[in-house]
Amino acid sequence: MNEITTCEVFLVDEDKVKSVERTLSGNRHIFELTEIFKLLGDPTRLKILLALKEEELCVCDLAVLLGVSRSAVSHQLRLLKATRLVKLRREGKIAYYSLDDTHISELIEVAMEHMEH
Amino acid sequence: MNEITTCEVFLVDEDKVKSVERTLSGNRHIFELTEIFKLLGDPTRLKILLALKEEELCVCDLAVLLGVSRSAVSHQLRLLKATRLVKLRREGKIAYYSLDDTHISELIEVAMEHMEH
DNA sequence: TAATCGATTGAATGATTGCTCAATCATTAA
DNA sequence: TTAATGATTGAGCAATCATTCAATCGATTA
Repeated sequence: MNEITTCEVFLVDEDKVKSVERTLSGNRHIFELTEIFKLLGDPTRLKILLALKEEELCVCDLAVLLGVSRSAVSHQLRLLKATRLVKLRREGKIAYYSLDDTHISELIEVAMEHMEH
Repeated sequence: MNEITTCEVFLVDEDKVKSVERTLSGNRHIFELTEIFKLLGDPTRLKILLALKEEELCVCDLAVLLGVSRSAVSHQLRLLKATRLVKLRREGKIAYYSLDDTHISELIEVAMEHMEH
């Protein structure tokens, strides 16, 4: 009998754990949720999203705005595009990015409101 | 004249950038926001929070529930406690954890709702 | 007091990540 | 066609991170 079994048998409130277990296993979106939160959990990416929430902007605009290289911006935009958080409109040499997901915009707003309390 | 200056002078829509710049600089909570999102962006931590949203649980319960070691759970709880997302109630040898922030609970729910659409 | 047990902690480790640099692509202009 | 320019890409690097392992703490119990 190892430690975990001991703990499980004698200390866990089995009903509580079973109940929570059902809730967790019934939630198939946990991994996708963490992926979204992970994307929002980096200052560069969050600023990009906040900026695009205001205006459609090109890579160069964003780089100037955030004070990072265009390469860095491009790398992050690639991630955001892969998860359909931003979309791209090409006009000649210039790539204009904008938000492609109103949910994200709302999510950030909810988080910001809560932050200010 | 380097690349960035060139780009700034000839290609940026200066009004748009100035406007967005004001919005970004007016937002003092960006860093705190990313810290919160970063915490939610890990499966172990998100599952801990989802579980504690249902029930008050001890470290051992959580470890069994998530299938990770108690040490790993304890390390993550430490982070969540440091940012006041969870709180701790001691009863003898056992440490019972619960949510200490209703905002987080709401934030996760909003994110989950959006996820399902 | 000594042993037990849940929890915590610090060091070490392997994995991930965000950025830089250089090369390249794609489009426009000379 | 060549040069210039905005954007993209891949390799490499330093920093961060999540976990494991072992040692320890604190409270209960024998």
